[in-house]
Order: sequence, then structure tokens, then C-alpha cells
Amino acid sequence: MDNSADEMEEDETEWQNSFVDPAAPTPAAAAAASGPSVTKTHKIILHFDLDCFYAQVEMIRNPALREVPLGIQQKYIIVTCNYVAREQGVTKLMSVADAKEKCPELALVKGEDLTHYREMSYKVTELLTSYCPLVERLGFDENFVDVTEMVERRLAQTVESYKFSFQGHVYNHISADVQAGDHPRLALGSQIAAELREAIHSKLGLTGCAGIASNKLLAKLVSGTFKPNQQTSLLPENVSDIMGCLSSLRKVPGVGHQTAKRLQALGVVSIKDLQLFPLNDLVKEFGGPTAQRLKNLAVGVDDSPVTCTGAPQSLSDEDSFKKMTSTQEALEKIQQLLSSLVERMHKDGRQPQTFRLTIRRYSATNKWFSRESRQCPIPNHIGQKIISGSSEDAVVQLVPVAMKLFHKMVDGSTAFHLTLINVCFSNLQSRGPAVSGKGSITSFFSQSASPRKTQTCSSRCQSDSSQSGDSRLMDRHVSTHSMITQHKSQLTMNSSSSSKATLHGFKWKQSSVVAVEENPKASCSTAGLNTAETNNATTHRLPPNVDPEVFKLLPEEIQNELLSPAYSDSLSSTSKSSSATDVPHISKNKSSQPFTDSQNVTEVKKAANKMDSSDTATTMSHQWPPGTSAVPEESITERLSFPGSSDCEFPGNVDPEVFSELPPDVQRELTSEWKQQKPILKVLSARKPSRSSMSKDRKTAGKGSQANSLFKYFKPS
DNA sequence: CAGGGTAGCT
DNA sequence: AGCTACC
Repeated sequence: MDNSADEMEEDETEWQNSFVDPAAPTPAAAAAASGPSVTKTHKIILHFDLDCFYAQVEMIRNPALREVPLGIQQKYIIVTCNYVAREQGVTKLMSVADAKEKCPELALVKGEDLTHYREMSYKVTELLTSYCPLVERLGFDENFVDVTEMVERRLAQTVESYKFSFQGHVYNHISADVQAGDHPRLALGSQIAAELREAIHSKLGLTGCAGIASNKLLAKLVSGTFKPNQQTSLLPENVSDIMGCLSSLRKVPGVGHQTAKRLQALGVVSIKDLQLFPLNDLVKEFGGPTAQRLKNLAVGVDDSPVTCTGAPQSLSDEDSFKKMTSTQEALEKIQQLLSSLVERMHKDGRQPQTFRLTIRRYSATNKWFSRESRQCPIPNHIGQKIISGSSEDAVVQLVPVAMKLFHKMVDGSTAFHLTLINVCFSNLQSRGPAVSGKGSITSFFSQSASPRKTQTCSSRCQSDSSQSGDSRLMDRHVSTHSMITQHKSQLTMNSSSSSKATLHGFKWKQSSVVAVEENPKASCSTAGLNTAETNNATTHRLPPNVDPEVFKLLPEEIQNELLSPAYSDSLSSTSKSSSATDVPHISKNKSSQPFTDSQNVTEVKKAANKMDSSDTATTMSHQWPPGTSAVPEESITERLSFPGSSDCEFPGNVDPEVFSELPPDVQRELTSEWKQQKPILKVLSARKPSRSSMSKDRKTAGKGSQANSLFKYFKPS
């Protein structure tokens, strides 16, 4: 069941190997194990895809929602829905009207504010990153992980070949010849995938699918073959099967609408068409590189590396609407968007150098895409205000800047009709001690300074957990993985503890999530209380003169020595309280009343209990020992927020206790009323809705705009 | 396409 | 600045 013990000897040699010859990706170890193919350097890529992500996040926030059909609504469409709703015929991207027709009982949660999703999304990425540094995000709910090196290490230290069994499904699996060729590595990959999925579940409460294959394309394609909460490995001999099964070229990631249309014009509609289509003709249409890439994709070849995503390169906020026809409306919308964007930017900690405004105009024909944008540098003094937390000032000074850009696109004196406005900060710079020229891994260590792309992550992973004498649980990685915590702080991944700044923008610095630790039981109930203590737990900052690339290759004790001064900072988690659009949650339609409030509590608990036991992987050939399945029960129940919970935001004159005694339908009605009345505009601090924000602090900004009045921007100048 | 993000190439 | 792609 577990690795027998082969111990730290192994580790040491590993370290030395890496240290001595950092350039060779897989040194002796690779050759040692299994077979001839060494140079081939077949990669093992994992693709993770969380199940109905937004719905899961909402179900964690309010577990009562687990039992009812739930849709996440943005404007008039259901962007995703839970599996209860899917059973009733609701699908992604269905209109609210259609969805309600299919399922009158559908509970709806507004999902336009992405805050919670974004936060959870980064927690997942961070968690994965803490096990293996090569992680690439794709949207909020998918991640690629290159585990090639981790696999090699395990291969090198595993003697018993019978251990190479697959976890989860194997695509089109027929023969059980698990020994051949790449199978052992894929099998190890599937074991890692299972462990990572389990970690995501136990630490974050989320379920998802994984695909295991030799490249990103294949991993992604195969991950969807068994849908909720399962995983599938793809053997090389079945690559053509999975490619052949694709119903159209559009199913190939990388072939979008436009590309598909151009191919269609050439008479290429199926995968097979593309496989057989002469490369030369393809080159004429797409150019060399793209043509080759397309041909490769058609046969399941994809050499694109897993590229560390790191912290986002831009932050944006947008809103769409049916029609906007006046400059006044635009001004207000821009102001509103800027307020939340500036706050987010502040939490990120980096200073944006560029601002961009984009719009979408209505036009009966050609109504789909076509956005226009204008951008400009952000004056330093404004940037400073953003990072220093003078958010209101920053907004006040940015609004005129934005309006200038607006008027470069929109002539305020003639009629217009807009359907979307987007504001964006980009060219994000981290101030802070010299990020070594490389622009690399440093970021993962530094706490206030930049993340940045860490190109390709230098191809080598550092230690993973694997040394485990017996707990093959990667939890052990806490000790080997450098910047993780040293002692078991039990922090709880989830929040409620808060840190002023540096949130998910880049949590990269020190994976907070991972600090959650054996003893999940204890952690959560105390989470809310302990935060002050747990927060300054332990992260380390690399001494300035230490090259991180080198650092990570060092043996653990040396690392520890280098790091000895404590670290500060916050663990992830966010002060939820600040979000105005936060709460009310169940917006329902009349016809049904899912729960009464007394039920509410018990239902919620039930739901939480169900959680873990129910779905782990399916055809797993072997299950976790009972004890290891770390149940996040408390952490889940802690998060609940239904009417009456402290999570809820009530108008000032409403006593939550009283509120909770009201009949549920009354609660709902009140809740939705408040929601509608509450303008999205988050009031930045505890301040009054100071409408007058613009009038104070007139600094005669270096150039343009005395902020005296914004009216001058109503017209083009 | 919807919706609210992202990233990369040109 | 725009397009294409991804979720």
C-alpha cells in the first residue's frame, strides 16, 4: 500500500545529482529505471479541470445549495450549474429563461462578481504549485502540471514494478500490459494526479477531473472523458483513438472559430481531413509555423511546454449592458469599475504602468466582437496612490484619465450606443528589492516583489514529496519544499483570516494553502479565532544574495539555515467582508421553498458531511486508507452563509438574529430587495457614501485635471 | 453568440 | 490596437 522504506539516502543522492549537474534534466536516475528510452524524454503532463467550478464555490459558501439544482447567473445566462441541475436538463450557457423552463426549481446565484472564484482559483493553482512548480493556468478552473521530473524521481526510487498500477480510468484500455514503454511513467503520473486531486479535495473542498498524458493537448482531451470527479490516463497506443473520436476540428484546443472556418474553406472539416491535407497547401493559408502546429495537433502531437503562469499580467474589470447612450452613464460606470479595480490592484501590491479602456459598440450587424480600446501610461503619482492604498484618490485621478481615453473613441456630441465597458491595468511592476535580472523564480520567494513569468521554470523541479517512508501522501513535502512552512501552523486555507495586501495577485510567494496541515479537524473551527497567530506563521524570504535557482537545489537543512529568520505575511485568505456584492445568495423563483431556516442548519451539516465520502475517484484501483482522506468538514461548515449567517450583509438597521427568525420566503424577498437597492459601488472604507469624494484632496495633479470638476470631460476637448 | 475574465501573436 | 484563442 505504501512505499516501502527506501529512505533519505535516496534523497541525498537525488539532491546531489541535481546539484552537481543542474543542466541535465534527468540524469542518471532516468536511465536507471525502466528501459531504453532515455533520450526520448517523454513528458508526463497532467491536466486538471474542476467540476462546475463557480457552482462548487457557491456550494462551499452555502452548503445548502448542494442539494438543490443550482445555476450561476451572469446577466441573463447560466454560465454554469451544479450536477443536480444538469440532471434536470440545465446546461452551461443556457439562457435563464430556458433554464427555468427546464427546471422551475432552479436556484440562482449571481456570478458577475468573480472575486470568490478568482480567490479559490488561485488557491488551487498555488496548491498544485507547491507540489510541482510547473503549473500553467487555463482560465479559472483548469491547470496543466508538468510532472515529468517528479515521475522520474519516483521511478528511480521504486524497485517494485508491481507498483506501477494506474489510478482511475485508462482510456480505451484493453490489454493490461502495464509494463510496456511509457506505461510505468504514465501510471506514476496517474498516481500523482490522484494525490493532487485528493489534496485539492481535502484542503480546498473541491472536486475535479484530471487527464494524464504525454502532452498538454492529449492531457486536456482525455481529462474530460469521465466527467464528474474522475481521472483518465491516455496510453500512447490510444492516441489515434482519442483524436479520431473528435467530432469536429473545433474540439481541438487551439482551433478556434476563425481557424475552423478557414480550414473549412479549404474543405477541411474533420480531424482526418486535416491529417491528410497536404502541408504545403496549409502553409499557404496559415504560414509555416501555424500550419505545422495544426498538422501536429491533428495527430495528437503538441510540443508546447507547460509555462508557469505566475501572477496575472493584467487585472481588468468589466460590465456589459443592453444599452448605454450617454457620457454621464459611462462616467458613472467607469467610476464604479475603477473603484473595484483599484482595490484589487492594491491588494495585488504591484504598481500598474498602463491603463486601458475598452468599449464595445452596439451594431445590429456585426454585433459580436469588435471591441475598441485606447491605452495610456499611468502617471507615477497615481500609481503610487494605488499601491499605498489611497484608493479613493487614485480613482478620482484615474477617472479623468479614463474619460480622455473614452473620448478618443466616442464622440460625445453625436449619438452612440455602447454595450460594454472594460477597464484594465497592465504592465504591472513590483517595486521591491531587485529582482535578479532573470526575472524568474525569485518571485516565488519574494513576498512583496514580483512574480513574473518565470519562463518555463527552468525546466527543473525541485524536490517533491516523494521520499515518504510510508505516507505516500505528499503532505510530507512540507519539509522538503523550501518555502513552505516549517511548523504546523494550522491555518486553514480558506480565509476569514485576512492579510492586507498581496492576495491572489500572487500568492506565489509562499504557498499558503499548503500550510494547512495534518489535523484538518482542528484547524477550521479555530480558524476564525487564531488568525492573528497563525498568520505570521512562517514563510521565508530568501536572503538577497542567494540565487533562488541555486537555492532550491540545496539540501533541506541548508535551505533551512538560509531561511532561518521568520517570515511574515499573511496567508492567503481574504477578508471577505469587504466585498459588497457578497452575499445574499439564494435568489429564487417563487415556486419552491427549498428549506426552512431550522432545516437550513441541519441540511447544511448533512451536506457537508456527505461531501468527502461520496466522491473521490471512481475506478481507482485502490483507495486511500480511511484515515487519510482528510475531511474538510469543519472548513466547509465554517464557510456557510445563508440568511442569518454572519456572512450576510444586512442593511444597517436589520438585526441578523431577527432576520434569521423570519420565514424563509420573507427572507428571500428582503434579501433580493436589498440586493437590488444596493449599488454595486463598493464603498471603499468605512466611510460614508461620500459622494463628494472628488472634491477633497485637490492636488493639482501634475498634468491635466484639477479634478475640480469632471464635467469638462463630458465633452470632447 | 451569450459573460467576465485572461494570454499571446501580429 | 486588434484579433484569436481559452475557460
